Amino acid sequence: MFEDNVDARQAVKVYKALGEPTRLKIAMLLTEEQNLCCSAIKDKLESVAGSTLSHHLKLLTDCGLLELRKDGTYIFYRVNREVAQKYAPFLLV
Amino acid sequence: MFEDNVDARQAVKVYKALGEPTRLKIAMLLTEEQNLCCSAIKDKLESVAGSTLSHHLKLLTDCGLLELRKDGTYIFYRVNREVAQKYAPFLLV
DNA sequence: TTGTTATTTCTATATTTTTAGAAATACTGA
DNA sequence: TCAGTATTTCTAAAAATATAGAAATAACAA
Repeated sequence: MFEDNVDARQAVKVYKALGEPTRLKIAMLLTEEQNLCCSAIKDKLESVAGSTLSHHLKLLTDCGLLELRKDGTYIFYRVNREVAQKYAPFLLV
Repeated sequence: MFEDNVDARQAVKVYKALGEPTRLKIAMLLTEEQNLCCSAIKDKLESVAGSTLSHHLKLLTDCGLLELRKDGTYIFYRVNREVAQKYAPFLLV
């Protein structure tokens, strides 16, 4: 389905990523405060294993909603506002 | 999570509903052409059992994205544009 | 009433997703 | 080099979701 519709394919991925409470929470945290690293995000969540968080961040990044910047040992994540604006501007309110 | 945030709870439901290709397709079909009944939607999809379609329509309705109007044996579905506008205006483009 | 169409509910199975422990990788500083 | 922190990958188990057949419900028309 959507073989010819790049936007729809991305929409499915973005919505699948956001349709899970922990990931929506992560996206909302990063909308409030750009450039948090994994461990900072982990501290802001109730309780989640590092490996689980890593998995969530991967899904959010793979769909284009998050971008990352590596700085030494740290990886800072931020919301791609263009993607958020296009598919889920709810995040930006 | 989101105990105190009604919007975020609805957002998870809406995005979970839209994060599946058949359901996104249904939402897009209904944005193009309001007031299709189950069987009309079924005809427009590649191949899906009636019971499966019914399940998808229930999820889309339960999150508030679709509304229905019964007319005799038929049930007509349409997109709630306010909800779409709030969470997934991508649909309305 | 009977037959037909539209849709849902029940039930079970297959598939996907979530989760986290353990091990691996990567960077930094001593 | 070694120790410590940050993050990912591997693996497996638990939980959730998608799917459809069969039976049930509902409305209508003959």
